[in-house]
Amino acid sequence: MPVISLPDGSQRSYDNPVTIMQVAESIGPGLAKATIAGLVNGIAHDACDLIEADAALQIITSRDDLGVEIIRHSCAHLLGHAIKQMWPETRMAIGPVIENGFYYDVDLEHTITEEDVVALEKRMFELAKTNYAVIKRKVSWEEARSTFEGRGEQYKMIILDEDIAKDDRPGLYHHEEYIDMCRGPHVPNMGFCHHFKLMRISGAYWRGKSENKMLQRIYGTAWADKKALKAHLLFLEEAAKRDHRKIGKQLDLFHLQEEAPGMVFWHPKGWSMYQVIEQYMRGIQHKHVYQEIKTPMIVDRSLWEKSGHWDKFKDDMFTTHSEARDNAVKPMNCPCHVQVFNQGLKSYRDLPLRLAEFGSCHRNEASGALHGIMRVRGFTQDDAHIFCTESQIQDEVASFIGMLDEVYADFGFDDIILKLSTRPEKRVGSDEDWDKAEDALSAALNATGRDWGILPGEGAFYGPKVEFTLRDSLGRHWQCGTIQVDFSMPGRLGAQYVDEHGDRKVPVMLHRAILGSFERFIGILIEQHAGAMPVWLSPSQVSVLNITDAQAEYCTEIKETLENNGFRAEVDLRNEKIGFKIREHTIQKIPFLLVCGDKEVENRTVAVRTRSGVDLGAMPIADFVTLLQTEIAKKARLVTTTGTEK
RNA sequence: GCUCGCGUAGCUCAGUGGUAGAGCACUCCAUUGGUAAUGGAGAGGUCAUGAGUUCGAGUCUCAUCGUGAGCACCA
Repeated sequence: MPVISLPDGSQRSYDNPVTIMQVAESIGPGLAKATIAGLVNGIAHDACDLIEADAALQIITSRDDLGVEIIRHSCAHLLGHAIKQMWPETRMAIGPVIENGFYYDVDLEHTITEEDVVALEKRMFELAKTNYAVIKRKVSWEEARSTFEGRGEQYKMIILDEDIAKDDRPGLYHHEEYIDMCRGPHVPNMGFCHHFKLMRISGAYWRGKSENKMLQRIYGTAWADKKALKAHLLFLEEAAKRDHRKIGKQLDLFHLQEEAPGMVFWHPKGWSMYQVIEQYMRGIQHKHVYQEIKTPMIVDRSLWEKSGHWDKFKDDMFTTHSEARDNAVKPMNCPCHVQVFNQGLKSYRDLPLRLAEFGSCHRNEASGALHGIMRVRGFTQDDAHIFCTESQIQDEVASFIGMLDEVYADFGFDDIILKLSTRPEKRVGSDEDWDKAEDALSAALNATGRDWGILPGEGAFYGPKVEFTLRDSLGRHWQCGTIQVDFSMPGRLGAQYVDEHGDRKVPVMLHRAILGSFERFIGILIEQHAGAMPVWLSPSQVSVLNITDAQAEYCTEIKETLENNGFRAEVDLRNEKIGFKIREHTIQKIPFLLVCGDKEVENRTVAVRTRSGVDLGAMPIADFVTLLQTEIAKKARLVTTTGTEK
């Protein structure tokens, strides 16, 4: 006699055990039709599952996130159903749900082509259109094993052997003649799986291990309805339009070429942005009492052996040989910074000592890892190391977080995710040290008053760390900032200070970066703003355009006035129609266009147009200078002061 | 590094084994036009590189390099 409590607080009692679907039917036919699954006492179950005792039940429909997730999971099965019809010899590996969709890894001799994907998708639609019922059967481990053995599904057999207990009762989902094994839940029928699209094919290692066989992975996206699917595809188009590689070319910011894979050739406009950012960071660091240094790019191998990097990363380092020396091009700055610290005897009074460097590093990244200017072999970090005592860690971390918030806000990012990575299994340092460091980091995080998460065991071998991930205007995540406690390297490289009792102590070192690498951060900024950089970063801030030759001199004078006021200005005196020039400069995302015709010359004004097409009218040049100063002063902060940006 | 795809003019891209194409950009000529494209002409190519198949290769095969998606990696 189960009594079922529903989320609205009502209760229903039944004479016999009931399925979730039967409860839904007893509430109403509309709900029954929409029912995908149910949460019974908070645990996800198939709609066909029986409820035998009193329970709290929440019916899951496609309006719930869980409902959409189930739809995606069932779409993976649908893909399995279709692929086995087209290539019966396919051996199915795993088909999980991922963000916005699903994939299935399959082992198939035939290489799946793009045409095959089209055909596969078509077959999936045909199968889904029949709205066939998905039948779930709980079976013994042995029955599941023999079912898949009979079907030659060797990967399912491995999963059973290695991951599933012999006394478990795996769920077999029958999609007509196709059978898949899954924890579930799944949709009751294929009527829910009509809004999907196969996205791409790629390779993926079995079990994610590069020593294993590479399988073929088919990715798909799936949604509750047509509208949501369409919206997602539109989002992907938007993201593609913002691709920093495309915009970098269109706006003439940088290029890469075959002779230097993974190394950026910065063009004047891109380098202008880079320099604005570097100078800005220099100012911020100065304000927060960092001292800037510069250390060698090529350093004898012995230093990397001492620091421990040679052992672990020698294959990923660029090396050079000269006379009797084996050198490595530095892949990071910390060992060099310790060398600077080691010059001269340090006192506890010198701590905390903050050494910053715009450190040019090179790493021989795997060729397949390179990606535009986001993942490169030659890059520059906004790197710094703080030498301090254990008791100073918390304050240093707290003040670093403050500095980082300031920087991110200036770049227009105010949605930051904080995560603490704690001790991994393989680590150096005593448990006591780790306790202290993790406590200091979490205390500093708590002091922010913000939410933060924990990544257990994700810390570096030398210490715990906090990672800062920002969310961009499309909701994408980018991990940029980090602060890491290091118990290991100062000792390895002989860093010492004299404490208040005259004893020699090894300082703690904090590695930290805010932007990460300039290259990647600029890539993120380009995508964040779709190339329309905030005025303070824009390579060219103003273009002055004449209408006819008669205003050429006046335009040049305006341009010079702007440059004398410290702005980046261009003048376009070409013999072209004004509409044409406006089009070109707008496409180049110049924030402000100043149009000067006879009227403006006569009145000593400029007619101001923004790149978003807003006409601000004619104004004296002094007024425009003030307007520009205001825009630049606010940087990219999300406050509207003048209302001149969209 | 691995799997699959791609590489043609400065850019974006057509090109079915038989003479290398378009639009934009560039150069020149005309045009001096008031808020997203004035008209005309011209120039521009070792079809990524190397080997092979073929009477003949941008096109087919193989290798190399680069690149794209993903996997693995990311101090």
